[in-house]
Amino acid sequence: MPSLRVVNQPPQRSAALLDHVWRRIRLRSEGALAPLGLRSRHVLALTVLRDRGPSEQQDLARIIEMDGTNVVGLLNDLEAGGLVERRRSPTDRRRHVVQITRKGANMLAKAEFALGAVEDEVLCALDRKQRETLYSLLQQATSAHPRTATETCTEEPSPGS
Amino acid sequence: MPSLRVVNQPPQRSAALLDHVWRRIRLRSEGALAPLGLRSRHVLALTVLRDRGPSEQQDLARIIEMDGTNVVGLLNDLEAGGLVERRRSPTDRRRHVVQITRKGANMLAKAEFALGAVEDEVLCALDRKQRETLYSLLQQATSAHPRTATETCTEEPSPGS
DNA sequence: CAAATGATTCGTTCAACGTCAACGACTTGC
DNA sequence: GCAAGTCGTTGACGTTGAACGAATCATTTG
Repeated sequence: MPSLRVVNQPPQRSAALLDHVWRRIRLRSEGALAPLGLRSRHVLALTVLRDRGPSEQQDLARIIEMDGTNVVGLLNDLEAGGLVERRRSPTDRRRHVVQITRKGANMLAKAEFALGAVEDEVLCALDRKQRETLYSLLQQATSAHPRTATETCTEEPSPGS
Repeated sequence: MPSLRVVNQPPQRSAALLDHVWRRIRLRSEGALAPLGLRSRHVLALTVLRDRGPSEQQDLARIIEMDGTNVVGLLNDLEAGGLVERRRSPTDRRRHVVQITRKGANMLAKAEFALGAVEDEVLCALDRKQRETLYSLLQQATSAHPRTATETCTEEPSPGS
């Protein structure tokens, strides 16, 4: 029963390891980002806005899975610094379309540079190629956002063929 | 100058993506672990104790980079549930050696099983092989712990030879 | 014996986050 | 055009996690 040979490996999950790495990064990144006047969630929001392009505010809230009211404050911070722009949607003037500004993109680049030292410290056991692999895996995982908040992932990740 | 050809890619860092994935996992994992009476940090501690074997309490605190006083409460929870054992170190009776119990290992397995559904939801864009790659990368990153809290990583990740 | 160390407990402080309630701007359905 | 619903915004409130300091006890070390 417990031995399905090769197929059945111990179900070790990445969640705990991810939590572990995240803790180590977070402790350091707060300090690294402080000189820029940013927090981790600011960088997260800027990253999403850079990678996805202009997004409606509630889409952004759904993607980063943050409460709408908190997104307001988050965007207030970013907009006060001129890092993002809020415009009204042309199709529905109730909505806001959020867009990263050139200044925001520059700031994000600075933040990523600052985070480089953090990653060098935390991910020191990984060589350059492994870090690129990690980045692309995370990129792929985060880029597949459910269209609705409750939608389960129906895409078959190509194991069939 | 700004173009070093192939070598110089935009310095996109994994930190923000890691933050992103972590948020999505955390929101769901708390709910998934609640029936077991566990929190994320409990699973983290159990994972470290399983992978490293019996560890001194301050080593554990250093590894998960958590304040010593908070580790006390964390271990109190785990010990109250019979998931870990605190014994006095034979060489220095001030120290505690923490060890995961059989019950703790079983509980950790249950927790990992419960987290499987969470990962299926969050990491749905990754196929099985990619998830294994992610796991091994995180494993490798977290297994290389600095011996002291301030020690920088001096190991060359095998690019040299 | 005196000093230092590890674990523990307690209390304080702070940031992040969720929730609820209310409001103005706007859209939609009737 | 009016009523109802939606989106963004603001504010207040409570919860949680976690860092920090101080005090205590047991133990080791000088």
